[in-house]
Order: sequence, then structure tokens, then C-alpha cells
Amino acid sequence: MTAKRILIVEDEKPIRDLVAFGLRRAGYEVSEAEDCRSARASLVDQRPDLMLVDWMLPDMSGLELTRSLKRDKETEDIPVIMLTARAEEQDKVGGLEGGADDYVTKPFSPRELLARIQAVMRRASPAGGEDVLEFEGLRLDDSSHRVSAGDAEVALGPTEYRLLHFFMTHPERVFGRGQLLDRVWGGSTYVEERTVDVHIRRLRRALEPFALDRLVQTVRGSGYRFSAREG
Amino acid sequence: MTAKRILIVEDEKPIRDLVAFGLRRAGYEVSEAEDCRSARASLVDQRPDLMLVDWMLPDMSGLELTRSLKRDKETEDIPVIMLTARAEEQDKVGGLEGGADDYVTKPFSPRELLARIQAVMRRASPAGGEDVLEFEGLRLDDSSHRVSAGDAEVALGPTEYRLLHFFMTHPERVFGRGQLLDRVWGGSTYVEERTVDVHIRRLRRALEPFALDRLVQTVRGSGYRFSAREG
DNA sequence: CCCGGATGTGACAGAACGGTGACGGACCCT
DNA sequence: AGGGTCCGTCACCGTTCTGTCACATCCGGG
Repeated sequence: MTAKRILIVEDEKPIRDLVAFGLRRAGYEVSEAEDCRSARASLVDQRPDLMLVDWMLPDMSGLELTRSLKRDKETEDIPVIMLTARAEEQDKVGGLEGGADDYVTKPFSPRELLARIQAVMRRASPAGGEDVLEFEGLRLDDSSHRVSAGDAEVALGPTEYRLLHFFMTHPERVFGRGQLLDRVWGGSTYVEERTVDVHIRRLRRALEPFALDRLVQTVRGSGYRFSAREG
Repeated sequence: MTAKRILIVEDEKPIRDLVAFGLRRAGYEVSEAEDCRSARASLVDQRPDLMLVDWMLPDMSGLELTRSLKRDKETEDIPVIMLTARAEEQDKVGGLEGGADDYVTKPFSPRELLARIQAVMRRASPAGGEDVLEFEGLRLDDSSHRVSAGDAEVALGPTEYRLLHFFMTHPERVFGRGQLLDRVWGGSTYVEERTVDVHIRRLRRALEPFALDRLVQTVRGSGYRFSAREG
């Protein structure tokens, strides 16, 4: 596997340099941006595997940047770690709610940062590299974000897509609603667990025309399972 | 779902009280310990779903407690959140490396603490690879939550599943009804002991079609045993 | 062989659980 | 602003599960 790419978005040069230095030494490929505009530019040609985003930026708050990234299909699954100087929980929780995968409070040590980065990356890439997943005639092409059954297109909302993607990369295994929230919605969301049911329902409905809703199975008292075998 | 149990290990009473109060108000069932020794005692009878462990404790550092918990099979998957005084990040990373699932820096707000707790609980038990139990042609795959005999699926209710799982991990041993209630139903439930009989019956009935009900044996006057040998 | 306590078993009512449609709000595109 | 999409929550409902009871049955001791 090639070196992981990390994009740092931070306006204060000393900090940026320090972090970049530490990360390069740890074997990452690092690019830098000092505001949101140039960050977006960098995103186009070098799709980073992870982003470090400062809270305070000259043109736009890092929180907003993160939010907009998480809204875009193209960038939504780039993990983001927020860097914040403010210690108030208000900001912390806000950062998490904004879609950041984690946050680190300044001042931080390189060691802590590295630990966070590794943790977030691990969480973000559960299975290896296949771009096209296939299962019982159901095809999911991750590069084009398309799902098809036979030769018909399956229309899915963003959440249903992520849910199906997660299931297809983790078949034959039961996941509790909480685990699904953690791994499909993202570790830092808090929504009702029953919300999962609703999205399961939506996914099933989308698969119904192809009689593939049977793949999404309920395990009463435990959660859901994606499997070809009936059960 | 029954209320989640949280064990607080913290020597400073004011803080402990405050946290306990907040958590109870949030609907958790809270027990408290002021040092590692009594924490261990509490672990025995009330298996908590999550622990909050202070960094500095009178008898032993919270880090060590966490480490030792994570080394023990019996307790390794109880999530731990460390509480640390506004200290060096060195400690933070140490806390994570020691096996803690997260940490919160004092002073912290109830909101932050709750957010962390929920996140950690959701993440709990992402356990790794295969864990398949096999016994006399009876297979129980815990990760997919399936039970099969030969190539046929065995249909079990949640409680029967847990019961069988417990038996298969503790074969050749007699358990009294009380012990089974403790370990299968969970320490803090109150039900009649005869309830066990009924579920034993249900489990046996499910295994009957495969002539495997013989594995669930009655030991008159003592309880039940899961064993291949007759008698 | 009979008795008494222990266990097996079917039935049942209430609780728990999951399925589902609807709704209002946030956001996006025009 | 208007229409559309998606999302999270809720309320309601049928189904499944659970704990308990009552009665049948079994077993060992006297």
C-alpha cells in the first residue's frame, strides 16, 4: 500500500510546519493548506486519506468546511480530525456533531496526534481495496457510487448506500443498532437507535423489487445481518 | 432494554457524587467505588456495562487497573473511560494505550461526558474474527448469531441462544438455577428460579429434532449440565 | 409400594421488540 | 420562494418472547 496522504488545513505556519514535520517523519505524505479555499483546491487533485482541520481559519470556520465536506458524496468519507484551541465542551461537541471523526485540543503532543490519526484511519477503512462488491447478483460499485441488481439500477439514498456498503463488506455477521450507528453513521453522531430500523426498512424497500430484501435479516434482540443464507 | 450499568471509580467524593447524580438523571444505573480494590469487588457481582476510572487513585493508578482489566478475559470487553486531571498529553496517550477506550479531561461538562459514554458504548464489542463453538455436531457461530446442527438451522429465541452459548462455553459442569440466572440472565435480574426450567425446556425442544436435547442434562437436586456423556 | 419434593410441560397474559407509514425540518437545486 | 430529497423521530400495530402458574410426571427414600 502506498503512503497515506494527509492534508493539513491550518493558518498558523509554525504549528503547520511542526505537525507536517512530525507526520512526514512518521511516514505519511503530507500536503498543507492555510485556508479553506486552498484546501478545497488540494482536494481535487490529491484526494487525501485524512484531513487535519484547524478550528479557526481566516476565510471560514473549520467546522463549516468539515460540514460541507461531509455533505458531499465525493468527500464525505475522508476522515477529519479537528484541531481546536478552545477547551470549552461546547466547541468539542459542536465539532463532533459537525461530522468530524475526532478532535484534538491544542496544545497537543505529536504522540497524541499520531494515536488519534491511527485510530481514526483504522476505523475508516474496515476492509481492503475492492472497488466493486458483488453479492447474489447485487453489485455495488464504490467508485461510481452505483448499485445495480441484474442490469437494473437500484436507487438508494446516501445513508442506505453507506449501510449497504457496510453490510456488503461485512457479510454473515450480526451488528447491533449501536454498532451500525457507530460504523455507518460515524462514531460521533447521536441519534436514536430506532433510526437504524427506519433505514433498514428503506434499504429493504429499495431491494424488494429484486427480491433481494431477504439479504437484510433481522436478528431479534441483537440487530441485523447481511447474508445469503436464510435464517 | 434494561438500564445500562456504570461503575465509577473515583476517590474524590464531591466529584463522584456529581457525576453519579448526572448519570442517574440520564437514566443509567450507577455504582461507585473509591479505590481499585472495591472496584474489583463490585465487578464480581455487578458486571457494569462501562467504567469511569479516575487516573489518580489512592491504592493503585487507574491506568494499572485498566490494564489489568483488559488483560482478563472476563473483563476485557468492559469499556473504560479514564478521567484525567488537566494533565500532560503523555498521560492521555498512556491512557489509551493502557487499553482505555476513551478519556475525558477534568474539568469536564456533563454533556461531554454523556456524549463520550454513548459513543464508547456503541463501539463496544467490535470483536474480531471467527468464534465458532462446536459440540457434537452442534455449531454456534456467535459472530453471525447462528446455530446449526448438521446443515440445518436451529431456531432459538434470544434467551435460549444465550443459554446455549453459556453452556457451550462451560461444558461438563453443573450449574444451579441461581448460577444460571446470574450468568445468563444477568446479575441484577429478579425472576423465579423455576423460570430456568422453562427455558431449559424450550432449548431442549429446539434441539429435539436433531436428537441433541440429550446434551442438556438434569442433575436432580443441583441444576443442569451440558455434556456429551450420558448420565 | 407409597409419599413428597423436584422437575417437565402446556397455557397464558403482559412486556418487549421490530415493522411501518407519516410528519416536519434541514438542506439543495433552480 | 418553491419543489424535491433525505433524514430523524414518532406513534401505532402485529408478532414474538418471557416469566409465571397449574398440573402432570418423575425419582428416591422409607
